[in-house]
Amino acid sequence: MNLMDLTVASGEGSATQQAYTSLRRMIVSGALKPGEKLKIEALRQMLHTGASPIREALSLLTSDNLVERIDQRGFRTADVSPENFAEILLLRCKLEDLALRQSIEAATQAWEEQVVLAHHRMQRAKAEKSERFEDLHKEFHMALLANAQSPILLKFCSQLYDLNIRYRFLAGSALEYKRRDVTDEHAGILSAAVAGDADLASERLIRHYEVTGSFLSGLMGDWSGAA
Amino acid sequence: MNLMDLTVASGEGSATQQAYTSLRRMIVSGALKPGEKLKIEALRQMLHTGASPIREALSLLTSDNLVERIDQRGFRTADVSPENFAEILLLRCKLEDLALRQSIEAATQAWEEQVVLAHHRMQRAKAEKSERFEDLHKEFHMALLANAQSPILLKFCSQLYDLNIRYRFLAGSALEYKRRDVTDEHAGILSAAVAGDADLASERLIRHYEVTGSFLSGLMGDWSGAA
DNA sequence: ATCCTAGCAAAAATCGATATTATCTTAGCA
DNA sequence: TGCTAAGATAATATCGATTTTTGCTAGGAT
Repeated sequence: MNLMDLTVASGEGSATQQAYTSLRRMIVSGALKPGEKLKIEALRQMLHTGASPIREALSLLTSDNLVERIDQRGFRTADVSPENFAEILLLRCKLEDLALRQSIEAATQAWEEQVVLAHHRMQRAKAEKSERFEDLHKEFHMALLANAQSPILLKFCSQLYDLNIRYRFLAGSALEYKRRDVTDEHAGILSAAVAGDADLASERLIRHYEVTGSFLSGLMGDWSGAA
Repeated sequence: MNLMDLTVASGEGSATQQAYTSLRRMIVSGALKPGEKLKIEALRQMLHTGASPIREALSLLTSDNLVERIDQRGFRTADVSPENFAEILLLRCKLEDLALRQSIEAATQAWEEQVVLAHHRMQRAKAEKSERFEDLHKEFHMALLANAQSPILLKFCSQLYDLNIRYRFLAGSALEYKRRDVTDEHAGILSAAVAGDADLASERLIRHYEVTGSFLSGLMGDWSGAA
């Protein structure tokens, strides 16, 4: 994934929306490094747009905890730290546990089908390029929670997912090979969820996160690039 | 609390910051009704500032779930509904339970003192005007959680607190008398927290929310003004 | 009568320029 | 040599005007 790809917006939506999407991608993927100062003028030229859309997009990203805003002193990307990573991991476990249980509790046939579909799409895309797979991977995980009837909770989970995946990117793509391992884990979560076994599904989901988390922690080792 | 008070900013900080604070107050307090369209021009004149600060403040408020942004179609205040209220209540119980336990787990003398102090200030302000008390009430509740070593979780709780208090305002100030009742509940939570009894503190906190919640639900009755 | 569409008015979004604020540099001084 | 203050520089924040986009309305065709 090179930087040019990131700056090219999908071509639809307002300038603000495009800037938002591009900047988000750049931050999550690590193209913009943690703690990096985000100068309006530089971004303006990079994304070929005016200052207003940039500024507004950055304001929106603040809500996602991906950008920090210091009044009168501009914007910078969110910092990373072992503590922050641990916090995200813990919160994901707690919040997704809750969301998944509610989702399963309210299970419907339509929801089950959505989950199965999302899983299938993700599986099929394993061979495709990373970016595409990552999107579908998120969709699968969110599909599991989608039935929780709790928009705010879902928003929190979505945010935490993105914060977490940012660490994945920062740790480098050394985790490519990991995919084979998680295939089974995903399948296990799916089957337990569809079977309506909330305890089992949640247990597998949490273990999935914990294993991936400690794997990542190990990868990041000395936190050389971080704050 | 009249509308003029709300439009007068504290005089410090950037125009964006002032607009943010003012608009936030207006939305939480109900001066701007749920689902109301937020026209830039109107707000610009009301707050005596330019369009850019307004626009940016609204973008910031989007992150707090107090404002909804529809691309190319402007902003509107977040809608309210019984479902939304129930969701907020449930999430508060779950997230604050987690935060409170972590906070107590990591208890220090400094934290205990902060909590006691916050409680005292809130108590002393019972006679003062509503706005002041509300601020201190929030500070007390946040002080309980402040030691959780989890900034993101605290941010979530803070957001949920504001979303909840908005319903309090919308339900009308008919709940003034209620304060006397909650005094005991607050004291109970405080003592359990300071004593380091996480189970008891959490139980009391959750009950506090549930009781207040069902009380509010009753008050709102037919949801006449809502969506 | 209903559906479609062109034109108009209102609002949002964006731009370019200016004012404001922070940051960096350097000269003066103890 | 180290420190303070003034000036220069760079970046942010804000404004006012312009460009798009939307939502509404009236007129015409089916």
